[in-house]
Amino acid sequence: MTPLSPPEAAAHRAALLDWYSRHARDLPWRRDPRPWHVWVSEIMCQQTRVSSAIPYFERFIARFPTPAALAAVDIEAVYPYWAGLGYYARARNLHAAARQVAQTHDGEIPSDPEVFGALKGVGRYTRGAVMSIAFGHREPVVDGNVVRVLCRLLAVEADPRSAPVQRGLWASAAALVDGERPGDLNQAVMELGATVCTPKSPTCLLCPLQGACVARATGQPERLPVKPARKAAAQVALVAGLARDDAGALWLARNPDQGLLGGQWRLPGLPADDPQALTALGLTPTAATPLITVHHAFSHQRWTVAVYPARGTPRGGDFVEFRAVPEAALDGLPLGGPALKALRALGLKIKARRGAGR
DNA sequence: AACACGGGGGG
DNA sequence: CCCCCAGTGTT
Repeated sequence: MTPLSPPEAAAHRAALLDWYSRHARDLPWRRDPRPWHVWVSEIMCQQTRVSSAIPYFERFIARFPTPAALAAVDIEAVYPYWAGLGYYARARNLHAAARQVAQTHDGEIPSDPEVFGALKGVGRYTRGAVMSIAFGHREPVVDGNVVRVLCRLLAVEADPRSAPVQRGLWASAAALVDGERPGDLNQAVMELGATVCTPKSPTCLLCPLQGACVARATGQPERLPVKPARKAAAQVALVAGLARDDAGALWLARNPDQGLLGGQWRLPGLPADDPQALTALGLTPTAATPLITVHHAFSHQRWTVAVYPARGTPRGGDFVEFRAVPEAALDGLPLGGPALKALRALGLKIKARRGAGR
């Protein structure tokens, strides 16, 4: 693709900044855009709608107001503030990065793009976002919104994931941001993609770039960007045991940090069709039919979990810890989606996604 | 280049 | 039910 030329970019920049100054949303991290706030917001917003991230951001910043505050705690203390947001590696990487900042940068978030970009969990997008928004550097960003806006503006018919289109998109974003108010410019393009140049029904009449947009001229802007076919999610059947200790507390298991639902708690279980498979975890099912069966869809797997009543003390499997948890203490625990769904369906009262110990 | 990695909101 | 979201790290 042919990237935006500097003169084109300058004209678009002016229109975008004017539009943004009138239509920017009031978001919590914009009220006090110190680097830590911007950084946390960018991590939370990865593959996550802004509206979903907002309550998590508020709780997280209240508990961890600085990188040092985050660096000072164990990762287990961080999970409750991330439980329900998904992509838990983000929390682990942010925690690790906060420790890098605390130890090797004296608690100061690096303002050098090269240095900041080397931190855990900081990729090309996050580097550009934090450097431009928090420090005013002319660093580009390309996220899903920018891809959509630029592919329509420039009528890009090729797969946006392909290397040549990626190069063109980043070059165009770099041309756009190479001027005044780089942070506002980057946010303007993203904001436009999120609120006007939307995937299904863009409201082109409200768009500051409508006169220049090639896809709009064709009459079918929603046709772009082209989306590659998606692979079907794998079906996975699991059995899980609902077992209690002598005091009536519920046995839970904690996932290893790596992998799906890393660090999160769940009912002890494993992939299987037969409840007898639970004996591998030290549990004996006490009924032939499940108490309940829950369905849970991830982007790449579809789980069907049959929950059986069981006795015994769980051990082994792929878990890093087992704990008998009184029902009243379930609120404070980072529970994975399937476990939360199952326990609620069984009548246990567990508060909505937390902010534990606030 | 392809895949793993969550969960929810909206068509 | 499917799509998509202020992406990154691994293979």
